Amino acid sequence: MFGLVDCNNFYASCERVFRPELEGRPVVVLSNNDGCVVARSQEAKVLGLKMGVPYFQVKAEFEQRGGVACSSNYELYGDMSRRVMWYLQQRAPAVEIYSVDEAFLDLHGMQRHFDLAEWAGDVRGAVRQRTGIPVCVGIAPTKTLAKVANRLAKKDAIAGAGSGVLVLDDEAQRREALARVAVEDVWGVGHRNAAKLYAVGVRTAAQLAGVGDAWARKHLGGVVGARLLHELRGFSCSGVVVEDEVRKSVCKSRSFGQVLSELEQVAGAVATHAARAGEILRHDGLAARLLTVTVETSRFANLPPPYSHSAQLTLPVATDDTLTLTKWAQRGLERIWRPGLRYVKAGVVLDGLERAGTNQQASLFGDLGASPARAKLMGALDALNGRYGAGAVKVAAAVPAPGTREPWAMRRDAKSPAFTTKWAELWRVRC
DNA sequence: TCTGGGGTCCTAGGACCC
DNA sequence: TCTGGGGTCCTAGGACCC
Repeated sequence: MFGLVDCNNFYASCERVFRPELEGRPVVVLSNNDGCVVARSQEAKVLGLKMGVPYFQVKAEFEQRGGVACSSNYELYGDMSRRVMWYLQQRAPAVEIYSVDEAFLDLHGMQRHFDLAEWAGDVRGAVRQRTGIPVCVGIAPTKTLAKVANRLAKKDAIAGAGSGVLVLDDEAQRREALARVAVEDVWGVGHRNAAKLYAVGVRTAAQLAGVGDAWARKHLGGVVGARLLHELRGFSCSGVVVEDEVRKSVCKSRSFGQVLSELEQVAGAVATHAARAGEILRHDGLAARLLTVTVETSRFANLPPPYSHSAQLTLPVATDDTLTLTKWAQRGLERIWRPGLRYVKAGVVLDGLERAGTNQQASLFGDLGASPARAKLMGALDALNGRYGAGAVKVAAAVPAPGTREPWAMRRDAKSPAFTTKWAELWRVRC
């Protein structure tokens, strides 16, 4: 059996742990630039706020009704997530940390020794007590069904009908559960495939489980669709993946705080991303062989039509050197740059990762940044930025014109303190 | 005026190689 | 007259996840 533990309204719950005055009030957490609503407390959901809605569209009414908006504070959420995951690892034989607020548990064989519902209820209570974060637990014979069980456990708990735990361990329960879930809410069915399914009359997870394999292969993404159907029928196609430290790519991208049209300004953002991505490579002991630069104009403007392009470059030698990465990133940017457009976002993706220092052939084309001196320079760069704060030392391309603020910097007007990770921002308790 | 960010996996055509 | 097949790499993009 597989368990899925999912934190309720995770970001909003994290804010509440350290700001108890938010208890009982509608709370939302906003994406970068205070753009969209990305998390909602139950009270905010009741008010009708939708996930992903641009905040400016709902701000006035929400605040008038007593709502509180928080800018996202990923440092806090990351630390709270580690606490929850650490505890789960103490309780289950194997844990796959699937996302910041979700984990799959490998529970194979445990039903011989425990009543799984009782065990899960105990874990749920302990997570709440130790971290302040409420969770729900779904348990079933496949990961996809565990997601279904979790969704229903949450739904029932909100309706005041369940314990926040649901175990699906026989055929009748499986059928009943699938009939209660809309097809677009199944893990692996996005809005594209949901539309296709509705067009042929498939509206529930139960109906989806009955679709023919050939049809699924043809219309639901080949093997991906076939696996999805198997899992819904109770045949597991994927296990719990514990060691997931081999990352396959690094992606750094951000919307700008304002529209940018000058090449040097966008180049500054790209250089910043390349540098940050390089830091992550060095931290993980990796080097990248492929570098992709992306730029976008607004998807929401009709005229001119949205422009979104990427350029992928194959580097002559895998590298983790910020100066080299920055140089190639600028080259990529020049390839996709169209003058006169209003850009809102840029990013850098590094792929083709390998362990740094392995397989690094000498190049015929001179300096490629792989010298010991450069490695030492990068070490000094990381040490300075670690000690004096991110961005204390930068490549020149990432430095804005004298006397100006970074034109690409984002807005974050309502961020809570880093309660658990910065001495200066610790929670204060008055005695 | 103001619409997120970081990932994974898969597909498919063309170039190129033997 | 008859003109292959298998493989990798590159590039771009689609779909999905939280």
